[in-house]
Amino acid sequence: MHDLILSNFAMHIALNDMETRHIKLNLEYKTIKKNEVLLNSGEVCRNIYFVNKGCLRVFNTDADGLQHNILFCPENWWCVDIASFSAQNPAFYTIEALEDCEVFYFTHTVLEKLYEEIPKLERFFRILTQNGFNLYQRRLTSNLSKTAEERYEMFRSLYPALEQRITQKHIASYIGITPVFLSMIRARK
Amino acid sequence: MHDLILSNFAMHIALNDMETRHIKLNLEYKTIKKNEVLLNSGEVCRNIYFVNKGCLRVFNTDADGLQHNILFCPENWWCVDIASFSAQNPAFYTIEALEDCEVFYFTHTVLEKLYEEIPKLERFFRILTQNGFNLYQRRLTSNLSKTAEERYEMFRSLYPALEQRITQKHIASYIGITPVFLSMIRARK
DNA sequence: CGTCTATTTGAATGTACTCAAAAGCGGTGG
DNA sequence: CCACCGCTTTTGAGTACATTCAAATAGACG
Repeated sequence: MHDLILSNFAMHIALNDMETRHIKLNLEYKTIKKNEVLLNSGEVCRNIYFVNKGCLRVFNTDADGLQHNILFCPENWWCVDIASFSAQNPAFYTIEALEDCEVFYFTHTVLEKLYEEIPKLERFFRILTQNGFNLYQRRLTSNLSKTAEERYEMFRSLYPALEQRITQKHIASYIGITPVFLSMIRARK
Repeated sequence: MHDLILSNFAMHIALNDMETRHIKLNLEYKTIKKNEVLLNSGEVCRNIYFVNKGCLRVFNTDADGLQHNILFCPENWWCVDIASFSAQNPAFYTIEALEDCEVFYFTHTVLEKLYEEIPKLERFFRILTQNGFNLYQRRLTSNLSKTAEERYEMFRSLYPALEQRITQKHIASYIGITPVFLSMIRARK
Protein backbone atom coordinates (compact mmCIF):
# COMPACT_ATOMS: atom_id res chain seq x y z
CA MET A 1 0.00 0.00 0.00
CA HIS A 2 2.85 2.38 0.79
CA ASP A 3 5.08 1.26 -2.06
CA LEU A 4 4.64 4.33 -4.24
CA ILE A 5 5.13 6.94 -1.54
CA LEU A 6 8.17 5.15 -0.08
CA SER A 7 9.81 4.97 -3.48
CA ASN A 8 9.03 8.68 -3.81
CA PHE A 9 10.89 9.48 -0.59
CA ALA A 10 13.73 7.25 -1.74
CA MET A 11 14.27 9.51 -4.76
CA HIS A 12 15.88 12.13 -2.50
CA ILE A 13 16.55 10.66 0.96
CA ALA A 14 17.39 7.27 2.52
CA LEU A 15 15.13 6.21 5.37
CA ASN A 16 15.94 3.30 7.71
CA ASP A 17 13.30 0.83 8.91
CA MET A 18 12.53 2.71 12.09
CA GLU A 19 12.08 6.02 10.31
CA THR A 20 9.93 4.36 7.67
CA ARG A 21 7.71 2.83 10.33
CA HIS A 22 7.44 6.15 12.12
CA ILE A 23 6.45 7.97 8.96
CA LYS A 24 3.83 5.38 8.05
CA LEU A 25 2.28 5.83 11.49
CA ASN A 26 1.97 9.56 10.96
CA LEU A 27 0.67 9.39 7.42
CA GLU A 28 -3.07 9.78 6.90
CA TYR A 29 -4.91 8.12 4.04
CA LYS A 30 -8.18 8.85 2.35
CA THR A 31 -10.16 8.24 -0.81
CA ILE A 32 -12.01 11.00 -2.61
CA LYS A 33 -14.56 11.02 -5.37
CA LYS A 34 -14.30 12.78 -8.70
CA ASN A 35 -15.13 16.52 -8.42
CA GLU A 36 -14.66 16.50 -4.64
CA VAL A 37 -12.74 19.48 -3.28
CA LEU A 38 -9.73 18.94 -1.00
CA LEU A 39 -8.99 22.61 -0.41
CA ASN A 40 -11.11 25.65 -1.07
CA SER A 41 -9.58 28.99 -1.94
CA GLY A 42 -9.88 31.11 1.22
CA GLU A 43 -9.54 28.19 3.62
CA VAL A 44 -6.26 27.36 5.35
CA CYS A 45 -4.39 24.53 3.63
CA ARG A 46 -3.90 22.12 6.56
CA ASN A 47 -2.55 19.13 4.62
CA ILE A 48 0.12 18.25 2.11
CA TYR A 49 -1.14 15.51 -0.21
CA PHE A 50 0.59 12.69 -2.04
CA VAL A 51 -1.44 11.24 -4.90
CA ASN A 52 -1.34 7.45 -4.81
CA LYS A 53 -4.06 6.98 -7.42
CA GLY A 54 -6.14 9.31 -9.58
CA CYS A 55 -5.47 12.94 -10.47
CA LEU A 56 -5.91 16.31 -8.75
CA ARG A 57 -5.93 19.77 -10.24
CA VAL A 58 -4.87 23.06 -8.64
CA PHE A 59 -6.56 26.19 -9.92
CA ASN A 60 -7.43 29.77 -9.09
CA THR A 61 -10.69 31.53 -9.82
CA ASP A 62 -10.11 35.07 -11.08
CA ALA A 63 -12.15 38.24 -10.56
CA ASP A 64 -14.34 37.38 -13.58
CA GLY A 65 -15.12 33.92 -12.17
CA LEU A 66 -12.88 32.13 -14.68
CA GLN A 67 -10.81 29.17 -13.49
CA HIS A 68 -7.12 28.84 -14.34
CA ASN A 69 -5.39 25.49 -13.81
CA ILE A 70 -1.80 25.87 -12.76
CA LEU A 71 -0.98 22.23 -12.01
CA PHE A 72 -2.17 18.66 -12.50
CA CYS A 73 -1.12 16.10 -9.91
CA PRO A 74 -1.44 12.52 -11.15
CA GLU A 75 0.01 9.48 -9.33
CA ASN A 76 3.34 10.07 -7.57
CA TRP A 77 2.94 13.87 -7.28
CA TRP A 78 2.73 15.99 -4.16
CA CYS A 79 -0.01 18.58 -4.01
CA VAL A 80 -0.39 21.62 -1.74
CA ASP A 81 -0.94 25.37 -1.72
CA ILE A 82 2.54 26.00 -0.44
CA ALA A 83 2.06 29.59 0.73
CA SER A 84 -1.08 28.73 2.66
CA PHE A 85 0.36 25.51 4.08
CA SER A 86 3.63 26.98 5.30
CA ALA A 87 2.17 30.16 6.81
CA GLN A 88 -1.19 28.59 7.71
CA ASN A 89 -3.11 31.47 6.19
CA PRO A 90 -5.95 31.54 3.61
CA ALA A 91 -5.28 29.71 0.37
CA PHE A 92 -5.18 31.39 -3.02
CA TYR A 93 -5.77 28.13 -4.85
CA THR A 94 -8.43 25.41 -4.87
CA ILE A 95 -7.55 21.71 -5.08
CA GLU A 96 -10.09 19.38 -6.68
CA ALA A 97 -10.21 15.74 -7.80
CA LEU A 98 -10.43 15.16 -11.56
CA GLU A 99 -10.93 11.43 -10.98
CA ASP A 100 -11.66 9.17 -8.03
CA CYS A 101 -8.47 9.35 -5.98
CA GLU A 102 -6.49 7.77 -3.18
CA VAL A 103 -4.21 10.17 -1.33
CA PHE A 104 -1.81 10.08 1.59
CA TYR A 105 -1.26 13.26 3.54
CA PHE A 106 0.57 14.88 6.44
CA THR A 107 -1.20 17.53 8.46
CA HIS A 108 0.79 20.70 9.07
CA THR A 109 1.12 19.96 12.80
CA VAL A 110 2.36 16.43 12.21
CA LEU A 111 4.85 17.51 9.57
CA GLU A 112 6.35 20.17 11.84
CA LYS A 113 6.78 17.51 14.51
CA LEU A 114 8.30 15.08 12.00
CA TYR A 115 10.81 17.73 10.86
CA GLU A 116 12.18 17.68 14.43
CA GLU A 117 12.16 13.90 14.71
CA ILE A 118 13.50 13.10 11.23
CA PRO A 119 15.49 16.09 9.94
CA LYS A 120 16.02 14.34 6.63
CA LEU A 121 12.36 15.06 5.89
CA GLU A 122 13.05 18.78 5.95
CA ARG A 123 15.71 18.17 3.36
CA PHE A 124 13.26 16.13 1.30
CA PHE A 125 10.67 18.87 1.19
CA ARG A 126 13.31 21.53 0.56
CA ILE A 127 14.37 19.63 -2.56
CA LEU A 128 10.75 19.19 -3.59
CA THR A 129 10.18 22.94 -3.24
CA GLN A 130 13.33 23.68 -5.22
CA ASN A 131 12.19 21.42 -8.03
CA GLY A 132 8.80 23.08 -8.04
CA PHE A 133 10.40 26.53 -8.04
CA ASN A 134 12.42 25.53 -11.06
CA LEU A 135 9.44 23.98 -12.83
CA TYR A 136 7.40 27.18 -12.52
CA GLN A 137 10.32 29.38 -13.51
CA ARG A 138 10.71 27.34 -16.69
CA ARG A 139 7.00 27.39 -17.44
CA LEU A 140 6.91 31.14 -16.96
CA THR A 141 9.79 31.45 -19.40
CA SER A 142 8.08 29.29 -21.97
CA ASN A 143 4.79 31.13 -21.57
CA LEU A 144 6.65 34.35 -22.35
CA SER A 145 8.31 32.99 -25.45
CA LYS A 146 6.10 30.37 -27.02
CA THR A 147 2.85 30.29 -28.96
CA ALA A 148 -0.21 28.36 -27.78
CA GLU A 149 0.60 25.55 -30.19
CA GLU A 150 4.12 25.16 -28.81
CA ARG A 151 2.82 25.23 -25.23
CA TYR A 152 0.35 22.50 -26.14
CA GLU A 153 3.18 20.35 -27.44
CA MET A 154 5.12 21.01 -24.21
CA PHE A 155 2.14 19.92 -22.15
CA ARG A 156 1.89 16.70 -24.14
CA SER A 157 5.54 15.84 -23.59
CA LEU A 158 5.44 16.77 -19.87
CA TYR A 159 2.32 14.70 -19.17
CA PRO A 160 2.22 12.13 -22.00
CA ALA A 161 -0.32 9.84 -20.33
CA LEU A 162 -2.53 12.61 -19.02
CA GLU A 163 -3.95 13.85 -22.28
CA GLN A 164 -6.21 10.81 -22.50
CA ARG A 165 -7.44 11.20 -18.92
CA ILE A 166 -8.48 14.83 -18.64
CA THR A 167 -10.79 17.00 -20.70
CA GLN A 168 -9.56 19.48 -23.28
CA LYS A 169 -11.11 22.33 -21.41
CA HIS A 170 -8.74 21.67 -18.49
CA ILE A 171 -5.74 21.37 -20.78
CA ALA A 172 -6.72 24.64 -22.46
CA SER A 173 -6.91 26.36 -19.09
CA TYR A 174 -3.48 24.97 -18.13
CA ILE A 175 -1.78 26.30 -21.25
CA GLY A 176 -3.66 29.58 -21.03
CA ILE A 177 -6.02 29.52 -24.00
CA THR A 178 -9.75 29.00 -24.55
CA PRO A 179 -11.13 25.49 -25.19
CA VAL A 180 -12.38 26.74 -28.54
CA PHE A 181 -8.92 27.73 -29.65
CA LEU A 182 -7.39 24.45 -28.45
CA SER A 183 -9.93 22.61 -30.56
CA MET A 184 -8.82 24.64 -33.57
CA ILE A 185 -5.15 23.89 -32.92
CA ARG A 186 -5.89 20.19 -32.77
CA ALA A 187 -7.97 20.34 -35.95
CA ARG A 188 -5.13 21.69 -38.09
CA LYS A 189 -2.91 18.58 -37.76
CA MET B 1 28.67 47.33 5.28
CA HIS B 2 26.76 44.17 6.23
CA ASP B 3 23.69 45.97 7.53
CA LEU B 4 21.37 45.14 4.66
CA ILE B 5 22.19 41.45 4.38
CA LEU B 6 22.00 40.95 8.16
CA SER B 7 18.60 42.56 8.31
CA ASN B 8 17.63 40.28 5.43
CA PHE B 9 18.62 37.18 7.43
CA ALA B 10 16.76 38.59 10.42
CA MET B 11 13.51 38.53 8.43
CA HIS B 12 13.36 34.74 8.84
CA ILE B 13 15.94 33.56 11.39
CA ALA B 14 17.66 34.88 14.54
CA LEU B 15 21.46 34.70 14.49
CA ASN B 16 23.61 35.20 17.59
CA ASP B 17 26.88 37.16 17.54
CA MET B 18 29.06 34.15 16.97
CA GLU B 19 26.96 32.91 14.07
CA THR B 20 26.87 36.39 12.59
CA ARG B 21 30.65 36.66 12.75
CA HIS B 22 31.04 33.22 11.22
CA ILE B 23 28.73 34.07 8.35
CA LYS B 24 30.49 37.36 7.64
CA LEU B 25 33.79 35.49 7.43
CA ASN B 26 32.39 33.14 4.81
CA LEU B 27 30.65 35.78 2.75
CA GLU B 28 32.39 36.98 -0.40
CA TYR B 29 31.96 40.51 -1.74
CA LYS B 30 32.46 42.02 -5.14
CA THR B 31 31.54 44.96 -7.31
CA ILE B 32 30.44 44.58 -10.89
CA LYS B 33 29.97 47.00 -13.73
CA LYS B 34 26.79 47.60 -15.69
CA ASN B 35 26.28 44.94 -18.41
CA GLU B 36 28.77 42.60 -16.78
CA VAL B 37 27.66 38.96 -16.68
CA LEU B 38 27.69 37.04 -13.39
CA LEU B 39 26.49 33.74 -14.81
CA ASN B 40 26.29 32.58 -18.39
CA SER B 41 23.66 30.12 -19.55
CA GLY B 42 25.45 26.78 -19.94
CA GLU B 43 27.96 27.43 -17.14
CA VAL B 44 27.53 25.95 -13.66
CA CYS B 45 26.06 28.46 -11.20
CA ARG B 46 28.67 28.34 -8.43
CA ASN B 47 27.40 31.26 -6.32
CA ILE B 48 24.24 32.53 -4.73
CA TYR B 49 24.19 36.34 -4.82
CA PHE B 50 22.72 38.95 -2.51
CA VAL B 51 22.33 42.38 -4.11
CA ASN B 52 23.56 45.10 -1.77
CA LYS B 53 23.45 47.85 -4.37
CA GLY B 54 22.35 48.08 -8.00
CA CYS B 55 20.15 45.71 -9.96
CA LEU B 56 20.58 42.36 -11.69
CA ARG B 57 18.38 40.67 -14.26
CA VAL B 58 17.86 36.96 -14.88
CA PHE B 59 16.94 35.95 -18.42
CA ASN B 60 16.91 33.09 -20.88
CA THR B 61 17.76 33.27 -24.56
CA ASP B 62 15.34 31.22 -26.67
CA ALA B 63 15.92 29.24 -29.85
CA ASP B 64 15.33 32.37 -31.97
CA GLY B 65 17.94 34.33 -30.02
CA LEU B 66 15.33 36.42 -28.18
CA GLN B 67 15.92 37.23 -24.51
CA HIS B 68 13.18 36.80 -21.91
CA ASN B 69 13.61 38.40 -18.48
CA ILE B 70 12.10 36.34 -15.72
CA LEU B 71 13.33 38.32 -12.72
CA PHE B 72 14.82 41.63 -11.63
CA CYS B 73 16.91 41.64 -8.46
CA PRO B 74 17.36 45.13 -6.99
CA GLU B 75 18.78 45.84 -3.52
CA ASN B 76 17.88 43.30 -0.85
CA TRP B 77 17.10 40.46 -3.29
CA TRP B 78 18.83 37.08 -3.62
CA CYS B 79 19.76 35.97 -7.11
CA VAL B 80 20.66 32.50 -8.39
CA ASP B 81 19.81 29.89 -11.01
CA ILE B 82 18.45 27.53 -8.41
CA ALA B 83 18.42 24.35 -10.49
CA SER B 84 22.01 24.87 -11.61
CA PHE B 85 23.20 25.94 -8.17
CA SER B 86 21.65 23.07 -6.24
CA ALA B 87 22.60 20.31 -8.66
CA GLN B 88 25.79 22.04 -9.89
CA ASN B 89 24.92 21.41 -13.51
CA PRO B 90 24.72 23.79 -16.51
CA ALA B 91 22.53 26.85 -16.04
CA PHE B 92 19.46 27.58 -18.13
CA TYR B 93 19.53 31.27 -17.25
CA THR B 94 21.99 34.13 -17.59
CA ILE B 95 22.51 36.71 -14.83
CA GLU B 96 23.62 40.19 -15.86
CA ALA B 97 24.03 43.58 -14.16
CA LEU B 98 21.61 46.31 -15.27
CA GLU B 99 23.55 48.89 -13.22
CA ASP B 100 26.88 49.05 -11.41
CA CYS B 101 26.38 46.67 -8.48
CA GLU B 102 27.73 45.54 -5.16
CA VAL B 103 26.95 41.95 -4.29
CA PHE B 104 27.67 39.52 -1.47
CA TYR B 105 27.72 35.83 -2.28
CA PHE B 106 28.22 32.33 -0.92
CA THR B 107 29.89 29.74 -3.08
CA HIS B 108 28.11 26.39 -3.29
CA THR B 109 30.89 24.64 -1.35
CA VAL B 110 30.85 27.20 1.45
CA LEU B 111 27.07 27.16 1.73
CA GLU B 112 26.96 23.36 2.02
CA LYS B 113 29.54 23.62 4.83
CA LEU B 114 27.55 26.42 6.52
CA TYR B 115 24.36 24.32 6.39
CA GLU B 116 26.15 21.82 8.65
CA GLU B 117 27.58 24.45 10.97
CA ILE B 118 24.49 26.66 11.23
CA PRO B 119 21.39 24.57 10.47
CA LYS B 120 19.21 27.67 10.76
CA LEU B 121 20.64 28.75 7.41
CA GLU B 122 19.09 25.73 5.74
CA ARG B 123 15.78 26.86 7.16
CA PHE B 124 16.41 30.39 5.86
CA PHE B 125 17.01 29.25 2.31
CA ARG B 126 14.10 26.82 2.45
CA ILE B 127 11.80 29.72 3.30
CA LEU B 128 13.37 31.83 0.54
CA THR B 129 12.77 29.04 -1.96
CA GLN B 130 9.18 28.64 -0.78
CA ASN B 131 8.54 32.33 -1.24
CA GLY B 132 10.05 32.22 -4.70
CA PHE B 133 7.98 29.14 -5.56
CA ASN B 134 4.88 31.01 -4.53
CA LEU B 135 5.87 34.16 -6.41
CA TYR B 136 6.31 32.29 -9.68
CA GLN B 137 3.13 30.30 -9.18
CA ARG B 138 1.22 33.56 -8.78
CA ARG B 139 2.88 35.16 -11.76
CA LEU B 140 2.08 32.16 -13.89
CA THR B 141 -1.54 32.42 -12.80
CA SER B 142 -1.69 36.10 -13.64
CA ASN B 143 -0.02 35.58 -17.01
CA LEU B 144 -2.75 33.06 -17.83
CA SER B 145 -5.56 35.37 -16.87
CA LYS B 146 -4.53 38.95 -17.45
CA THR B 147 -3.98 41.23 -20.43
CA ALA B 148 -0.67 42.94 -21.13
CA GLU B 149 -1.98 46.18 -19.66
CA GLU B 150 -2.96 44.50 -16.39
CA ARG B 151 0.41 42.73 -16.18
CA TYR B 152 2.14 46.07 -16.67
CA GLU B 153 0.18 47.52 -13.75
CA MET B 154 1.15 44.50 -11.66
CA PHE B 155 4.80 45.03 -12.49
CA ARG B 156 4.54 48.66 -11.43
CA SER B 157 3.03 47.79 -8.09
CA LEU B 158 5.50 44.94 -7.43
CA TYR B 159 8.56 47.04 -8.25
CA PRO B 160 7.40 50.66 -7.76
CA ALA B 161 10.87 52.18 -7.72
CA LEU B 162 12.27 50.06 -10.50
CA GLU B 163 10.35 51.54 -13.40
CA GLN B 164 12.51 54.64 -13.32
CA ARG B 165 15.73 52.64 -13.25
CA ILE B 166 15.40 50.12 -16.06
CA THR B 167 14.59 50.48 -19.73
CA GLN B 168 11.15 49.79 -21.18
CA LYS B 169 12.54 47.08 -23.36
CA HIS B 170 13.44 45.08 -20.26
CA ILE B 171 10.07 45.69 -18.66
CA ALA B 172 8.36 44.60 -21.88
CA SER B 173 10.39 41.39 -21.91
CA TYR B 174 9.48 40.74 -18.26
CA ILE B 175 5.75 41.04 -18.85
CA GLY B 176 5.96 39.12 -22.10
CA ILE B 177 5.20 41.71 -24.78
CA THR B 178 7.18 43.64 -27.39
CA PRO B 179 8.72 47.03 -26.53
CA VAL B 180 6.60 48.53 -29.30
CA PHE B 181 3.39 47.36 -27.72
CA LEU B 182 4.46 48.55 -24.26
CA SER B 183 5.05 51.99 -25.74
CA MET B 184 1.50 51.94 -27.14
CA ILE B 185 0.03 50.91 -23.78
CA ARG B 186 1.83 53.78 -22.08
CA ALA B 187 0.73 56.25 -24.73
CA ARG B 188 -2.98 55.65 -24.17
CA LYS B 189 -3.05 56.98 -20.60
C1' DC C 1 29.48 66.04 -32.00
C1' DG C 2 28.46 61.72 -33.90
C1' DT C 3 27.09 57.06 -33.26
C1' DC C 4 24.42 53.63 -31.34
C1' DT C 5 20.49 52.12 -29.07
C1' DA C 6 15.86 52.90 -27.28
C1' DT C 7 11.38 54.75 -28.00
C1' DT C 8 7.56 56.39 -30.63
C1' DT C 9 4.28 56.33 -34.41
C1' DG C 10 1.71 54.24 -38.19
C1' DA C 11 0.07 50.56 -41.25
C1' DA C 12 -0.62 45.85 -42.23
C1' DT C 13 -0.81 41.21 -40.36
C1' DG C 14 -1.46 37.32 -37.34
C1' DT C 15 -2.81 35.12 -33.19
C1' DA C 16 -6.21 34.20 -30.07
C1' DC C 17 -10.90 35.53 -28.27
C1' DT C 18 -16.05 36.08 -28.19
C1' DC C 19 -20.43 34.77 -29.50
C1' DA C 20 -23.48 31.57 -31.48
C1' DA C 21 -25.03 27.31 -33.17
C1' DA C 22 -24.49 22.48 -34.13
C1' DA C 23 -22.69 18.02 -33.18
C1' DG C 24 -20.81 14.56 -30.02
C1' DC C 25 -20.56 12.08 -25.71
C1' DG C 26 -21.52 10.30 -21.08
C1' DG C 27 -24.40 9.42 -17.48
C1' DT C 28 -29.15 8.66 -15.61
C1' DG C 29 -33.63 7.02 -15.30
C1' DG C 30 -37.52 4.88 -17.19
C1' DC D 1 -31.44 -0.76 -23.72
C1' DC D 2 -32.88 3.36 -25.31
C1' DA D 3 -34.14 8.29 -24.69
C1' DC D 4 -33.08 12.33 -22.74
C1' DC D 5 -30.37 15.83 -20.42
C1' DG D 6 -26.32 18.34 -19.58
C1' DC D 7 -21.79 19.21 -20.61
C1' DT D 8 -17.86 19.21 -23.90
C1' DT D 9 -16.13 19.78 -28.37
C1' DT D 10 -16.40 21.43 -33.01
C1' DT D 11 -17.22 24.82 -36.58
C1' DG D 12 -17.82 29.47 -38.42
C1' DA D 13 -17.97 34.51 -38.49
C1' DG D 14 -16.62 38.71 -36.68
C1' DT D 15 -13.52 41.19 -33.41
C1' DA D 16 -9.81 42.49 -30.27
C1' DC D 17 -5.29 42.10 -28.73
C1' DA D 18 -0.63 42.02 -29.79
C1' DT D 19 3.03 41.51 -33.38
C1' DT D 20 5.95 42.69 -37.36
C1' DC D 21 8.07 45.86 -40.32
C1' DA D 22 9.46 50.36 -41.35
C1' DA D 23 10.59 55.00 -40.59
C1' DA D 24 11.11 58.97 -37.68
C1' DT D 25 12.49 60.88 -33.24
C1' DA D 26 14.69 61.01 -28.89
C1' DG D 27 18.31 59.81 -25.57
C1' DA D 28 22.66 58.00 -23.85
C1' DC D 29 27.46 57.68 -24.03
C1' DG D 30 32.11 57.97 -25.54
